[in-house]
Amino acid sequence: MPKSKFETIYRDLKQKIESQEYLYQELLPSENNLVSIYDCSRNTVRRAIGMLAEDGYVQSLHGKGVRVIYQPVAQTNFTIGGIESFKESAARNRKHAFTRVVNFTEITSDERIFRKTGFVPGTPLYYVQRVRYLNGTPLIFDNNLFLRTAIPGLTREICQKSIYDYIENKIGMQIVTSKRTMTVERATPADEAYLELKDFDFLAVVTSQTFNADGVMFEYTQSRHRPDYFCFQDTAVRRKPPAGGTSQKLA
Amino acid sequence: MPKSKFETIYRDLKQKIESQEYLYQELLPSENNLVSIYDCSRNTVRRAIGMLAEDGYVQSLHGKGVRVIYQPVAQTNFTIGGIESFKESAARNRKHAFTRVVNFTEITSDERIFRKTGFVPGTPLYYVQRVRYLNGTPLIFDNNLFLRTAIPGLTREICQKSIYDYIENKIGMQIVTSKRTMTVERATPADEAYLELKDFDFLAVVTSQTFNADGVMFEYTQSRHRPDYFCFQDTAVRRKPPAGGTSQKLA
DNA sequence: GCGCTCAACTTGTTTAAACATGTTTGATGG
DNA sequence: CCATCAAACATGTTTAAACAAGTTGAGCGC
Repeated sequence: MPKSKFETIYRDLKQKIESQEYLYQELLPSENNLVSIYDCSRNTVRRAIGMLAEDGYVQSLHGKGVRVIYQPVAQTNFTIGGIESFKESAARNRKHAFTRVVNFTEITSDERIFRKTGFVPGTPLYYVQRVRYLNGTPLIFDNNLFLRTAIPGLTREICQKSIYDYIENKIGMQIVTSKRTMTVERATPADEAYLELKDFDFLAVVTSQTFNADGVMFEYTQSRHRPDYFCFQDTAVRRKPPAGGTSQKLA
Repeated sequence: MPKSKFETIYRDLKQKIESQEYLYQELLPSENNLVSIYDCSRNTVRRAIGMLAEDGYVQSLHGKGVRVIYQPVAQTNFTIGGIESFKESAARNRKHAFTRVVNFTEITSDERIFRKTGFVPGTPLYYVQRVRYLNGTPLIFDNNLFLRTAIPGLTREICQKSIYDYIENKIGMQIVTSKRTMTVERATPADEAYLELKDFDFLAVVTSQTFNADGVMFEYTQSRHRPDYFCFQDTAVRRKPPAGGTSQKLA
C-alpha cells in the first residue's frame, strides 16, 4: 500500500525491530548496507531512520551506527493516545468497543466558544457528545465540535460508528495535524452521569484541535477519561540545547 | 550559535511566525523563494519546514504552499512538559523556582526495580527524591533513578541546583531521547507529606526513561504533579492512514 | 459566457555526489 | 609494549538535478 520507498523501508525496519529481528541496544546495518539491502539512495534510508528515531525506536550515534532503543513493553495497561485511536486500542487489546451518542445538535459558534476553541463566531458547527465503552464499561466522555462546512452530511448514525472513517473514506478529507493538551480536572455532574466513576472525583482530560490537509481546523475535542485506565505515551527527541536554558522537550 | 544552516533557517522562520510576521493561515514564501532568501538549496529549506511542521507551526499543502497554523496561545495556565523544563517554565512565567532534596542515597537495582524501570539487577544507581516549589508552593514530587556509572560525582548539592546542567555542562553528556508515560494516580502518604494537596486526593504522574547520546538509558524518573496546575502539551502529525485502521497518533 | 487545455506555478520523492566530523582499528615506529 | 597516526568506516550537512503530482489562472475555441 505505501507508495513511497522511504515509507516501505520505514515500515519494514519498524516491523523487524518490533519482532526483535533487531534487538534492543543492537546496531542496525550501516546506512550504506541498508542502501544495498533496499536498493535505494542513502538519503532515502536516512529518511526512514529519522522517522524511526522520532518514534523512539532507534537513536543515531555519530560515527558509530544506529542503535535500537525499542523495548517491547509489558502491555499490562490499556494504553491510549500518542499511538493509536480508541478503536485500534480496543482491537489490539482484543476488547469490545462501543460508542453511545448522547447528543447530536447543530450549533453556531459564539464569542464564548471562540475563546475556548478558536472557531470564529458565526461558524456553523456540529456539537456531538459520546460515551465510549470498552467491554461494556464506560471509560471516555467525548465532547466534539466539528466544522459543518468541512463535514457535510454528518449524522447521528455516523457518529456512533466512526466519524474518522467517514471523514477519511467517505468524504476523502485528510487529517494531518493535531494539537493536544492534557490536564486533570474534577468530575462534573455530566461525567458522573455518563461514566461509572465509583469514588473517583477527577478525570484525565485531553483537549485537541485537529487540522485537515487544507490547514483548516475542522475539529475541537475534549475527551474526558476515567483515571484508572488512562495512559498516554509520548517520545521526545532532543534537538539542541536551547540558548541559555537547561533542557527542552524534557521535563 | 547554531552551526548548521537548516537550523538557522528553522529558528529564523520560527521566530518570524511567533512574532506574527507570518500570520495564522497565511502561506509562507514558496520553497524556491526561501531558497533565494536564505541562499541555500531546496533540501535545506525543506528540512527547516519539516521541523516546523513537527512543532505544529506550519502545514504543507501539496501544490499550494506552506500554511502557518501557529496560534499565539493565551498563556493563562502554567504549562509544562512537551516544550520546556520546570526551570524554564518558571523563568518564562516570571516565577521563582526552588528545589528541596528530601532523599539522596546510593542503591543497587534488584529484580523489582528492573521490572519497573528497566535497570538490570545489580546496576548501581542514585535514588533522588525532590520537591519542586514555584513561588513558595510545592507543586511536583520528583522521584529519580540515575545510572551511577553515567553520572559520576553526583552530590546532594548538585541535585538541589540542576542535575541536567551538571550532566550536560560539567560531564558533557548529551541527552537525546526521552520516552514518557502519563497517568493519573491516587495520592500516597508521601505525596500528602511533601505537597500541599489541600483536598486533592489524586495526582498527574509522568514517568520517563531518558537516553544519552550513547543510546544508554541513564535516568528513570517519576514526576508526581499537583493536578490543579498540571498541563501537558503535544503536537501529533499524521503520517499515513494505517493499513486497515482509522487513525494513528490521533485520539 | 462556458468549458477546456496548457503553462506556470506549487510541494513531494528520489538519486548522486561531495565534504565534514566522529569512531575504530590496525600498522608503524619508537 | 605502547603510543601515534592514518586508513577505513560510521553518521551529519549541503548541494544539484530530475521527475512526479497537485493547484491555479490565462487564454483559446466553441
